[in-house]
Amino acid sequence: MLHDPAQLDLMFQALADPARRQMVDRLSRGPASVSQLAEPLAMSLSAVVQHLNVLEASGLVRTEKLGRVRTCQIEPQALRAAEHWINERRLAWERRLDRLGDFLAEAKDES
Amino acid sequence: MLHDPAQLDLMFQALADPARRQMVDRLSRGPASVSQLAEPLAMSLSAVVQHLNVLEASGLVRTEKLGRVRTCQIEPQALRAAEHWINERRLAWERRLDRLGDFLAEAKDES
DNA sequence: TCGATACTTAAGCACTCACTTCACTATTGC
DNA sequence: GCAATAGTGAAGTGAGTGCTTAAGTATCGA
Repeated sequence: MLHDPAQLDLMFQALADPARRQMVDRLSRGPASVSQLAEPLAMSLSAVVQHLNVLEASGLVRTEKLGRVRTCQIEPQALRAAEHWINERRLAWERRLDRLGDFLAEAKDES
Repeated sequence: MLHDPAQLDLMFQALADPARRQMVDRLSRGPASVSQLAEPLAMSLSAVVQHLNVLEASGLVRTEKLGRVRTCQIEPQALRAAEHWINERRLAWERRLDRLGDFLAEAKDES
C-alpha cells in the first residue's frame, strides 16, 4: 500500500514545495502544533493549514487534535517509501555501471 | 551545490510527476534516446521533450546529442542528494523516538 | 539529392497550485 | 459568561503545469 504510484505521487509532490519541506524539517525535530509550524513561515495560518493537509494526504505527516490544538508528527514509514524508490533506481544504475566496468576490464585483459 | 533548497525543489518537483518517474525508472536500466523514452508513454513526443527538460534542469538526468539522436542518462549524484535529504529527516525523527524510549525506560527503572 | 528520421520550438488552452481575505466554529482561562 | 486563542472552510486570484497541434531544423541512409 505504500509503494503504489499514486501515493508516491502525493509524497514527492508534497516534498516539492519548500514551505512543506521546511515543515517536515521542523517536525523531524519533534511534534508541533499548527501555530508552531506556522511561526517561522511568512504566510497566513490558513495557507499553512492547506500545506499541512497536503502533507497529511500524502501520508508523510499524521495529526491528532486534542481540545483546540492539533498536534502534528512525522510518519517515518512514508519517508522511507520515498527514500526507497529513489534508492532502488540509483542502485540499479550504479550496478549497471559496475557491470560495464567489469566487462571493459575483462575485454582489456583478453586483448 | 547539490544541497541548496532551489535544487532540491527542482528535483522533488521533477520526481512528483508519474511520467517523469517512469522516465527515470527506464533510465535506471540504461541510457536511452528521446524516442525510446517516449515509446511506452501515451503522449506526444513534444510532451516527452518537455518532461525531459524538467528532468535535465533538475540535474537528475544528463543528455548528450550525437548527430540527430539525444542520449539520456541518470545522474546518480542528484538522486543521492534527494535521498540524503529524506534520510536525514527520517533519522532525526527516529533518533528522537529512541531517546524518548530510553527516557521512559529509565523513568520506569527509577520508580 | 531527397525522403525519412529524430528531435525542437512556439503558441495556446484547460487545469491545478499557492496563496490571500474574510467569516466562522470550537476551546480555554479568567 | 466573555474575550482571547487555535484552528477551519470557502471563495477568489494570479502564476505555473501538462498537455496539444503545427511548423520548424538538422542528420542520416539509399
